[in-house]
Amino acid sequence: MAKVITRFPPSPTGYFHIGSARTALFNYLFTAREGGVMYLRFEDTDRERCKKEFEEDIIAGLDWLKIPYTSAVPLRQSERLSTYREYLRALIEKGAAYEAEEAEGGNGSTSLTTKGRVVRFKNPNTRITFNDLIRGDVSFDTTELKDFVIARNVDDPLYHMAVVADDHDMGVTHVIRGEDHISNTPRQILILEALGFERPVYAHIPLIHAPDRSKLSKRHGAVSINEYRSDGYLPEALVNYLALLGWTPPSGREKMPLADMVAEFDLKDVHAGGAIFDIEKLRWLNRQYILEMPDERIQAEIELRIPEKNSGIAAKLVSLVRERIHLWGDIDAMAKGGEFDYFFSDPALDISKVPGKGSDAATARRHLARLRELLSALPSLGNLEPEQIKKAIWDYAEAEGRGNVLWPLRYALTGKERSPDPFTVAAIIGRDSIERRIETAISALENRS
RNA sequence: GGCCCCGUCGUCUAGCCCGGUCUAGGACGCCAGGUUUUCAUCCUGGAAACACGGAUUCAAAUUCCGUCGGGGUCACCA
Repeated sequence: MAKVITRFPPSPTGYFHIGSARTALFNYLFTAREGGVMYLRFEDTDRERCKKEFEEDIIAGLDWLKIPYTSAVPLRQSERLSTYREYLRALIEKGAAYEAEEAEGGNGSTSLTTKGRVVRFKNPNTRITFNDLIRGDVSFDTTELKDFVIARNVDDPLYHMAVVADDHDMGVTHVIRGEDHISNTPRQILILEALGFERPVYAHIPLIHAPDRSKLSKRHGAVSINEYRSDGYLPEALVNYLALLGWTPPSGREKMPLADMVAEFDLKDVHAGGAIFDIEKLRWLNRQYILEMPDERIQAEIELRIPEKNSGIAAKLVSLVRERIHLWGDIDAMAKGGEFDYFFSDPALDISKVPGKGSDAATARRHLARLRELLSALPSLGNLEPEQIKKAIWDYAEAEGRGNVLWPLRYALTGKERSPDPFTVAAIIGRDSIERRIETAISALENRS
C-alpha cells in the first residue's frame, strides 16, 4: 500500500484559528497512525490578503501545540506560479478550459482589478460522486457550477487550480479538511480528472460551532490559539480537547496524551455532525493536566505571576495553588483578588469577624490565647509543616468545637472570610507572623471589650 | 432560496452498521448531601435526551419515507 501523504494548507489571511488547529490535528493523527507524512503549505494565491505575520503565527501555533508537520518545498503557492501556468495551458489545449473576456452572468461584477482574460473551466455538466471517509457517498450535480473561473489569467491561478496542482504534485493521498470545503470537492475533482490525475481520498470533518450554533467568532470569546496560550491553557490540554470535539476513541478515554490518540485514531470514529465548543470542559481538562504537572512547573508559574518576586515563597504555595486553579491565568486572578496578600503582610482585621458565627469575643479571645500557648511549644527550628501545626492544636479544637477555635485562628491569620485552612497558612507565614497576628487579634478583642 | 451535510441529556458523547441485553451508559456543567470550621479540592446522590409523524416488524434510539430543525456553500476569497 502506498505511503499516506496528507496536507495542512492554511491560507495565511488571519491568526491561527482554533478550527484550523483542529483540522491540522486530525490530519496529523491520521497521518501519524498510518506512518505517513503531513505537509504544511501556505495557500497564498490571494496576495492581497496574505501576510507574513500570519504565516509566522500559524507556525508558532503548530509548534506550541506540538503538532508535528513537514514543510512543503516550496512552502508557498506563490512560489509555484510557473507550474500552475503549465497546467492551465494543458487544460486550455485540451479544451477543458478557455480564456474568457468578461464576467459571466451579470452580477455586476465589473471587477476593476482584472487585467487580461480570466480562465474558465469548461463544465461537462455531469454528476460527481465521491466517497467521503466520514459521511459516505456524497453526490453533486455540477451543472449549477457553470463554467467556473480557475484563474484570474493564465499567470494568476485561483484556489481550486492551485490546490489540485499541489495535491497532485505532492502526491497527496488523503484530503482531510473542514466540512466547509465539501462543496469545493466536485470542482476540484472536475479539474483533476481533466488533467488525468488520480483522486485522493476525501474526509470532511465537522465544524466547531459557538454555543448558539453559529460560526465560532471573536464575539463568543477566544478563537485565536494565541489567546488560549496567553490565558494560560496548556497546549496538551487544548489539543486533547480539540481531538475530543468530533472524535471518540474506541477506548472511550477522555484525557489522553497525543501519542495515545495517535494509537487509537481512525477516521471512521470521527463524527459527522458539528460540535459546540464548550469552554467549561476545556477548563476542566486543563485542570486535569495541571493536577499532574511537576511542582517546579507550578512554582515557576507562581513566581511569574505574583507581585512579590523572589520572595522565596512560591515553593510553599505550590499545592495550595494547584488545588485552586484551572489554568495559569487563574493565578493572576487570585493575585488580583488579594488572595496572596496575607502571605506577605499582616492583614487588617475586622474585629467583629474574629469570633465567627455562633461565638463571641470573649470566647474567641480565650481560644486565641490558648492557641498561642500551644503553638509556642512547637520546635523553634526548621520549617513548619501544616501537619505539625494541626497536631499541636487539634485535640484542643476538637474539645472546644472546631469551628469556634479554628475560625478565629484562620481569620486572625488571614483577615479573610475565605482562605486556605489555618494550618496551611500558618506553616507558610512562619512562627513570628503567627505569633504576631494572634497577638494583634487578642489585643484588638481586649480593646473592644 | 438552490444544492450538500447533519439531528441521543444544557454541552461533548456511547449505543445505530449486525433491530430485542436501553426502565438509553459515561463525561463537563448544574443541584443536594458528606469529609479536618470558611474557600478550594475530594466523595456520594440527583435532575436532565432518543426532534416530530408515518411505514416495516412479534419487537425500532437502532431500518425506510416524510416533516421540522440546525449547519455548510453558492466570488476574478480560500
